[in-house]
Amino acid sequence: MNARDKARYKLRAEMFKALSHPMRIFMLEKLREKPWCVCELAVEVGIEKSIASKHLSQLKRVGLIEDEKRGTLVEYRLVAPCILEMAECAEATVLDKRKKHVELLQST
Amino acid sequence: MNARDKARYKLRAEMFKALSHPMRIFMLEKLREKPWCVCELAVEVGIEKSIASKHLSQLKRVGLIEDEKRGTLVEYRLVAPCILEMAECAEATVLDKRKKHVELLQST
DNA sequence: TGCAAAGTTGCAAAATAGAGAAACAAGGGG
DNA sequence: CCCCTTGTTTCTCTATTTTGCAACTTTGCA
Repeated sequence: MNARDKARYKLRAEMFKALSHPMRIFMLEKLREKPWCVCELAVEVGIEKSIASKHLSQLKRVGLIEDEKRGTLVEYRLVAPCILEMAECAEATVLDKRKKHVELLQST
Repeated sequence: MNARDKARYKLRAEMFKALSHPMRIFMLEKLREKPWCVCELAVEVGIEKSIASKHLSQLKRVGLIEDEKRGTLVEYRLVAPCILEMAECAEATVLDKRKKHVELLQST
């Protein structure tokens, strides 16, 4: 594995790590509807605003969302909706595989 | 957020968590070429076979790969190549966004 | 039966991530 | 200028993850 590949795998891993928390998935789903400010989003998902801010900063760090200041509030919006389609696709794949696995077990 | 959505977000998060390590991404890339046994794959990626085994079990747990015993060795193979295509797509999207961001910064 | 190879599992240590509370920074309106 | 609202950051504690090593299991073969 050369340095270039190493960097690529690390980048992908970091992106997936940003996606590896239920709350962050939920927040991305909300951001799919419309841009939200931290405060409203925190209430919507039912957590402290400081925690919401931290989750959002992780998503922003890997480039999945962007922010824009509007006076005292910060509006976050989804950059790549395809990421969530990807999530659905992956979920479907895994669920389908699990289903087949169960069927296989039942048929024997 | 109802219980059903909660479970769905958790499932997706677990899948992404399985993808959130550079070594596991690398192993999936290798498995894209052909099925590998633990021993060979460990040598290929340059880690202890016990560690390779643990990484592989994480990928298997979420259904991304499958294993089959062949005598004393265990052959792992990729179940969902679309996951990796997905990873490339996502990477491209994020990189593209970052590139635009850089261009934007440079133009101002 | 004994041994070697291939994998898995258990354990302890180190590293990392997450939550909660409080402090801190930046605007906007009185 | 003062204060309130909005967000971010820091600190501490806890939980999870990763690693390296050793022990253990299973299988194939002499």
